[in-house]
Amino acid sequence: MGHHSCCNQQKVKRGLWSPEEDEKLIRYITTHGYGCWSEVPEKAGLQRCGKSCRLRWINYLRPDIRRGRFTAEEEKLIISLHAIVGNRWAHIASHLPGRTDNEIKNYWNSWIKKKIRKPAAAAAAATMTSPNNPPPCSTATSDHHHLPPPAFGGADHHLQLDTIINQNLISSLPPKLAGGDDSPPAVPGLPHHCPLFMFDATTTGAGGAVSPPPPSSLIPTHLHHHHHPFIASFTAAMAADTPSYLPPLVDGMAAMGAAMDCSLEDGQTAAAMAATNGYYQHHQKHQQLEIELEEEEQRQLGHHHHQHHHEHEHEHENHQWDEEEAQHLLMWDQEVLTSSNLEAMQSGAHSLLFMGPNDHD
DNA sequence: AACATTCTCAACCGCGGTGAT
DNA sequence: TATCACCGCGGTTGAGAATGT
Repeated sequence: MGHHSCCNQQKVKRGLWSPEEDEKLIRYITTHGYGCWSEVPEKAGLQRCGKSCRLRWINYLRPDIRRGRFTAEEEKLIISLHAIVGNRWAHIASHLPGRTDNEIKNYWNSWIKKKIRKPAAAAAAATMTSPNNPPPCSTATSDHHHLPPPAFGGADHHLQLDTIINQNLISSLPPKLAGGDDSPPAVPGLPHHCPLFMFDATTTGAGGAVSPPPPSSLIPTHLHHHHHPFIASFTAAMAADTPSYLPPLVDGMAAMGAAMDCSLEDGQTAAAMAATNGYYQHHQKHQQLEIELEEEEQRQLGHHHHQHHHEHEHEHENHQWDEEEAQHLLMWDQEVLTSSNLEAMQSGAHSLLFMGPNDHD
């Protein structure tokens, strides 16, 4: 290994930080802040480069750092966000207060490795080779562009990743979308295994800006008169020229574009579903409930909170995916979701989703 | 108990973006 | 406009811990 370009000086210490160094850095940052990292080592009396100090502070010493195992909710959020933005760890970390990009990246890599080793291969093979079950068109296809080949390289690994992540995503969808054993597919005509992209299509974009509606070509012609309530309400909204179906977050578009390219190449049906306020807001609401419950648990430690918890859960379930919330669902298939109209979407598309695995080891 | 293998995670490297000059 | 320094990010490494044989 070489040296940082920023620390050509000799006598720059490397490797693990000692408690004394930590103390020096903490003392300096808490009293002076960290305006210029390149000045920190000298002023703090450390034989380190500024880059190393910054890393140590951000990943370890920062007071608001949250340590310990990831919660199930955090896992879900990570997986969901990763499906959209790929390996943009800093972006993902920004949605997980107290967690660092490094931590999430490490977690993801170990999680994927663990999954790869699992005998999910059997299920994967069954899913992918059955003539009635064409290979999944994958949200995880974005990984083809983000995951480094050296780590999990090879087509087999990519296929496994697709399968693993698709299974997780689908298994975590609300029943109406996931299509349970006894329920029809989430979208008529789509196979159950086909992953769904979920976008927060709230009506205003970042900073309150109103983004333009998507091109009408985004709506599959054969779905214009479809009786599915989601489709019907969406097309109605579009006919009314409701502004801004897709608020701006272009991050997910790259991943989606990648997925589209793949699935089109494979000649599969590429279905993308943009689901919106509905599920994400539900998730937010649910998370708030979880937080409140945790606080309540800590206060009382009685058994009553279990009852409350279940009540909240039922409330959550009962309130899920009603018609009102479903009105922002968008969906399209390969006939209309192409590279060119993806570009059009990118001009005004923010996505934020929530999906996640039920698969916690 | 000893060794091998796997996992975890802190730290480093190099690159790209950005702002100052 | 070109150059430079700095910062932040994503990919990667490697030491130590944990687990398996």
